[in-house]
Amino acid sequence: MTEAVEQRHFIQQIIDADIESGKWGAPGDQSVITTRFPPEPNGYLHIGHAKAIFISHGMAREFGGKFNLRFDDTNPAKEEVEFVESIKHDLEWLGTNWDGEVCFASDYFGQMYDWAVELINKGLAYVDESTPEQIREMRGKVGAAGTDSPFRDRPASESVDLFAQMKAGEIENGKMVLRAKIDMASTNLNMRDPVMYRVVNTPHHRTGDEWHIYPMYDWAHGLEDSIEGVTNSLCSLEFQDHRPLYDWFIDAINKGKSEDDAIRHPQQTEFSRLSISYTNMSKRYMRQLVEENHVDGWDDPRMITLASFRRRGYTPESIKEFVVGVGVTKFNAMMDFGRLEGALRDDLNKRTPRRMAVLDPIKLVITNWGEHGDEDRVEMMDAINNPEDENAGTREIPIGKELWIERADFMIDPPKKFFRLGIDREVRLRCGYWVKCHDFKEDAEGNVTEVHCTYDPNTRGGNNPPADEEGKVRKVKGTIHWVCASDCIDAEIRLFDRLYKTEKPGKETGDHLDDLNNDSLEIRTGCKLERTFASVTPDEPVWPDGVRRFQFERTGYFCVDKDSTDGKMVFNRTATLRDSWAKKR
RNA sequence: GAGGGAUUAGUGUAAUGGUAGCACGAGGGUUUCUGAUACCCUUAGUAAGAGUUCAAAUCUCUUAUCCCUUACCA
Repeated sequence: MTEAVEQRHFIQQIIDADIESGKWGAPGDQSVITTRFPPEPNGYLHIGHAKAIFISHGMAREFGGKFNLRFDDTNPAKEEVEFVESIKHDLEWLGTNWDGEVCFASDYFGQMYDWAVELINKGLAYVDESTPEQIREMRGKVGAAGTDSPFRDRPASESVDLFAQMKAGEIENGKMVLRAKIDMASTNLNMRDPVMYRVVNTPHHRTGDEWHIYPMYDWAHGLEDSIEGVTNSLCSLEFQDHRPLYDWFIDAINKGKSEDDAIRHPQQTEFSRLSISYTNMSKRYMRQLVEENHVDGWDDPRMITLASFRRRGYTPESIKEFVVGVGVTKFNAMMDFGRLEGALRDDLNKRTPRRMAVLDPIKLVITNWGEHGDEDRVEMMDAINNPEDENAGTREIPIGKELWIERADFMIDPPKKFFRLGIDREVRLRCGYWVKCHDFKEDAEGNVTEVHCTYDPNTRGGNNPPADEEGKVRKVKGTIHWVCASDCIDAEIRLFDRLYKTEKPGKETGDHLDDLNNDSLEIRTGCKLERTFASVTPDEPVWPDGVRRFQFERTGYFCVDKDSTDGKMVFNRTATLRDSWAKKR
């Protein structure tokens, strides 16, 4: 018997060691640990971002440290306030609230500028007047060294002057950049005199026209981290080659400074991104889907933005469960989309109230309902709200002579293992009565329109009838759901399938649109719902995010869509139930 | 043709020189007023090769495969 040891992932182990050695403060002090989520406000967050968020947020919370939300708004050409708001909303929805005020890279532009001037004066940076094409040319290629710019060794005073002109808006876009003086022969292309600042004469969504130069990611990011007191700058694997530059810039600022004046040197650590089968995390692809109307906006329930998952009815808890289940590694794993659905079902199964709804209705007529001249009689039945939660209670639902049942629950010529309705077959109406089929009607095309049954009054509530004289109890194999035809509401229900047909969209042809699933959306109208939906009842749980989620018995998990109006309810199918019957066939 | 990473059952992930374990999936079964859920059983793995060692998933070397890098984007 071995005792359970908590397994620590590699980032936790790094932080553990740093705390012990006192890298960031007093040895053993965990509260200094500071992480951040640094999105550029240029689009909507997707589930890949959720992984980065949960990791950084998780580390800060685990150690009792601090978690910052920082907008990396260093490129005014691509950024908008709209995205700032949606990103904040997404983080709140996920339950990963940030500490303190929201941070903006643009708040540090002044400090960064001063440091850049310091670098120039230390001979570590210079203004380059080469054209973008020339700079690209001089950078060289993989396997071949680059060449020095003719401006590389100009006097610092000249660079300082020109840099000031760039800042003042006296220089046109593309005419000059500030570059770090590192090594044009480095095997790491990022180190070949990277651009630190470029001229952008575009108003910024926060600073307006105060600035005409904007810092590049590599220059800005480490400084932002340092200014905020970030200890662990966690990012994805593609930034591994940028780490030497991240470190170089901090070291360059600290060069010649006393220990007291030196700025914090955060530790960048990289982990693998999330990939999920049948999806693509590329922002470019997503943008194309939206702009070319392959989907209905950024929150189309078939997309993988957090907004779309929210609209589809996914819970933040299930997304966290899934993402955390992937683990933190440096291996580029491909997660099965089914696993996300599994996490969702686990969560929803425990928490959703059960309801009955018929998606593809046909009529069931109970022919012996009015035997005593009371055909219009409507009885009220107790229906259990959630078998997984005994505190969820019951609700009353009506039952009468005519009901709606699912078309798929009747077969004219059923196979033996079909546990539903057919001539001479008996099933239980969930929380209703047992009914036995004796006839059916079909239209000119051969579509079944009505199923005729008799009911057994001894099975009220769906319970087993009393034993016969020999002590035998009659049993039924199947239970089907239903809705009372005289007392129900109509609704539109949207069924979603995966957006792409292939596991790796675009892998084969290079164009993800080739792999689009044209049947990913099915809109069902005229669906029949039990009347309890019409208004929010006391036995309906309140979800923190305001979404109304349900399980429709036997058909799946659904939520009320924002397109619902007073007169017409619209539901999204969040996920189906697992269906081993479908699999068998 | 360079540099940086990575590789453990079908998938994901542990084991940090000392018993290869867990979860999901899949297959089978039990229970069941959801063909759901729950429960039980089964399943299968260290990319290949060499070396060091009493002992290697773990250290070394070679090979293979995959990912990232050639923006005045982040």
